[in-house]
Amino acid sequence: MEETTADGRTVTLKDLASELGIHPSTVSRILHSGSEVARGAASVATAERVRELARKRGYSPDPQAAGLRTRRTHLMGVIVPRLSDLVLAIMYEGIDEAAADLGYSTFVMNSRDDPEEQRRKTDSMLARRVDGLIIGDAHLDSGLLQELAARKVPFVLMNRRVPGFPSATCDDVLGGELVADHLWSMGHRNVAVIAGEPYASTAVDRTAGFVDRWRALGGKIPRNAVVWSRFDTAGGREAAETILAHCNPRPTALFAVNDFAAIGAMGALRSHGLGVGRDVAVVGFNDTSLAAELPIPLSSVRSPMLDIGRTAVQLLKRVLDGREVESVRLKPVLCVRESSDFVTSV
Amino acid sequence: MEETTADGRTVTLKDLASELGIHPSTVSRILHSGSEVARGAASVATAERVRELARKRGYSPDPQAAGLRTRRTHLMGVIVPRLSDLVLAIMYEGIDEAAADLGYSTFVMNSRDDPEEQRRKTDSMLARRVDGLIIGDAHLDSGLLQELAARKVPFVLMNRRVPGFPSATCDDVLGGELVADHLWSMGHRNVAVIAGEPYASTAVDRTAGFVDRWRALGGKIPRNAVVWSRFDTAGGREAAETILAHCNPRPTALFAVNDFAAIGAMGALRSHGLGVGRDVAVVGFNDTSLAAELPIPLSSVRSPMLDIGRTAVQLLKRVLDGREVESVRLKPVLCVRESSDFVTSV
DNA sequence: ACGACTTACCCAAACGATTGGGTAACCGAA
DNA sequence: TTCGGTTACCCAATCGTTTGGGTAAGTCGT
Repeated sequence: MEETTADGRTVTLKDLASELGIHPSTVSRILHSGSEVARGAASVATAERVRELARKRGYSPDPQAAGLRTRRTHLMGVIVPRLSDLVLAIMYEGIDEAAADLGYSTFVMNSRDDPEEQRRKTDSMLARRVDGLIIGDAHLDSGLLQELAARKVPFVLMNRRVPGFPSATCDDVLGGELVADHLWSMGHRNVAVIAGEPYASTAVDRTAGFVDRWRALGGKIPRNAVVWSRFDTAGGREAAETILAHCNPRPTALFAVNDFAAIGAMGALRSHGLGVGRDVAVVGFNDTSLAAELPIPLSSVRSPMLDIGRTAVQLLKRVLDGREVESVRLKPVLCVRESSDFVTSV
Repeated sequence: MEETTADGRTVTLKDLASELGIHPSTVSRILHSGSEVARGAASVATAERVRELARKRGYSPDPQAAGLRTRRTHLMGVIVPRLSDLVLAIMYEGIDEAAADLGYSTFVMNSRDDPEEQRRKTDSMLARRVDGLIIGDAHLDSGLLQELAARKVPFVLMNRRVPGFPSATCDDVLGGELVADHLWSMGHRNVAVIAGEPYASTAVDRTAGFVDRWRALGGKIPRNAVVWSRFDTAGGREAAETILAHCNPRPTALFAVNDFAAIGAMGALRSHGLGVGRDVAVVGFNDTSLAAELPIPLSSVRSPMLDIGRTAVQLLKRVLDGREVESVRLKPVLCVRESSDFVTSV
C-alpha cells in the first residue's frame, strides 16, 4: 500500500506514535517482533490499536533507517556472468523467490566473466552494504574468493564450485558420467567433447565425469577430442568445426557441456551434411526449455536450476546466521531425445 | 576496496575527520561534490589531504545513511515478466549498464505477468524506497499504472507501451509492417499470425502493423488466421497447431511476434511434415541470438534490446530530475534468413 | 582604522528506526 | 507495611550522512 500523510510524506513510526499518543519505541516494539518481544512491551489492547492504525495508514518501515541502526540491509548481492544466459537467469529466479520468502531482496549484476569486472561488481555490491553475496561466476583460478574470505565477507558460490568454499551446484561429475553411460550403451566408441571454458568448474567437472567414466568403460578419448570453447552457440559451432577438421576417424557422438554450445554444434554438423540423430549423436547439458523444442529435440542432462538458486539462498542465510554450511550438489537426470536416440554399431 | 578499521568496522566520515582533526561535515563537503561545493568549503590543501586519506583508508560512503538524510536511494526498480525471457534479460543488461553509468543500482523482480504479482512486486520495490521504477511488464488493461501516477511514483515503461505513459520500446508497428512487406514481396498471399498475448502492446502492435500493412497491400487475412498465444515455445507450437487445423487453404507463411513462439511453430510444422523455408515461411521477432544459429536459420525482426534498456534508464533519469519526457520508439530491422528466403507463386 | 568580504572551517539538527535502560503504578505475598 | 515482581510504558542515544547556519581570522579598500 505504501501510503502518505496529508502533506505527502510517507508514514513513519513517529506519525503512528503521536497519533496514538504513545512513544515511537513502543510502536516499534509492537510492530517489530511477531509477538515475542511485543509481549511485555505493550498491552494487548494497545498492540491491537497500533497494528490497526499501521494497517490503516499503510505504514511500511524504512529499510534505510532500520538498516542504518541494525547494520543489516536484508539485501543479498548476486553476481552472474550474464543474465542473458538462460541457465543463470533461471537460477536467479530461484534466488529471487527464495530470498523473498526469507524477507530478503536481491541485487544482480553481470560480470561478463571478466575478472576485472568481477572485482568492480563485488565492490559495488559491498558499497551498497549487502548482507552477503551469491557468486555465480567463480573462476577456478581467481584469488578474489580468498580475499573476500579474508575480509570476512559472507558469501556462497552457486552454479560453479571452487574447492574450499561453500557452494550450491549441480553434480556435474555425475552429469558427465550419465552421458558417458548413455552414449556407450548406444554403441558409440568414438566420441568428442565440447568442453566449455576451463576456468569454470561446470565445464571441468562435466568433462572430467564424462572422460573418466568413458575410460572406466574401456573407451578411448584422444587428446584432441576434447575441445575447450565458449559456452554460447557460436562457441559450440567453432568447437564442432575443430572436431570435424581434426578428429580422424570422425566421432559418432558429441557431448557439449552446455545446450547452447550443443545447438551450435548441431548447426555445424548440418552444414557438413551430417544428420544429427542419424549420423552423429549430440547431447547437451542443462535441459533448457529449448532443448525439447528444437526441430531435432536435443538430448540433455537436466540440472535443477531453480533448486540450485533456492539452495544458494538457503546456504547464504545459514552463513549470515553464523551457522556451519556444507556444499550441496544436486542430482541431475539425463533426458534422452531424438538427437542421440539411435543405436550405432562399432 | 571497502576497507575496515582496526576493530573491523567499516570506515566512516567521522573516522576520517577525527584522524585529520577536522569536522565530519567538512569532510563530507569535500568528498561530496566534485569541486563545486568543495570550493569554499575547505582549502585546496585540506581537500587534498582528505581525498588522499579517503583513498588510503578505502572509504566508501554508506548509502543507507546518505539515503536516510537525502531521501533518495539511487536505486531504480525494474519489473519484468520473467528474466528467463531472453528478450527481457538483454534489456536488463542495457539497464544495468546505463544505470551504473549514472551512479544508480538496480533491483529486478519477476512478475510472471500476473497482475497480483505485479502489485506485490511494485509495493515491495516502493517499500525498498527505490527512486523510480522501470516497468517492463505493463498490461494494456491494468489500472496499476494510473494508481502509480496518482501516487506520484516516478516510473517509465519499457518493452511494452501503454498510451499516456512514457515508454522506451521498439517500433513494433513498423516491425510488423516490415514483415508484411517482406512476405508479400516473396509472393505469399496466404498467411497467418501467431499473435502473442493480447494484453501486451508488443503483441498487439506487431500484429496490427502486419495486418494493416497486409491489407493495405491488397491482401486478405481471415479472422481465424490471427491466433493469440503465449510467448514461449510451447505457446507457439500450440498456435501453429491451431492454424494448421483450422486455416484452409493452409498458409504458406507464418509470422510469430516472438522468436520463441516461432521456434515452437517450426517444431509443429516439422511434425506435420512441412519443410520450414521450403513449404512454409516462418518469421520471428527480436532476432535473439538463437535465430541465426538454428538448424534452419530463422528470419526475424531485430529489435534494439540493449538500447531499449539503456533508453529506459535515461528516460527515468529525466523523470527523476523533474524534466519532461517523451516516449521513444526505436527502429527495428528485418533480418531475412533461410526460414523465409524463398519465392512462392500464387 | 574601520567595515565589508572572503576563506576555511565548526556546530548541531535532522533523517527514521532500534534498543538498553529506566520508572511509575499496581498486585500479591510475607 | 514493605518488598519483589509484573505490566506497560517512556527516554535518549545511536547508526553515518547531509546541510543550513554560524564565526573567527585574515584581506582589502578607503
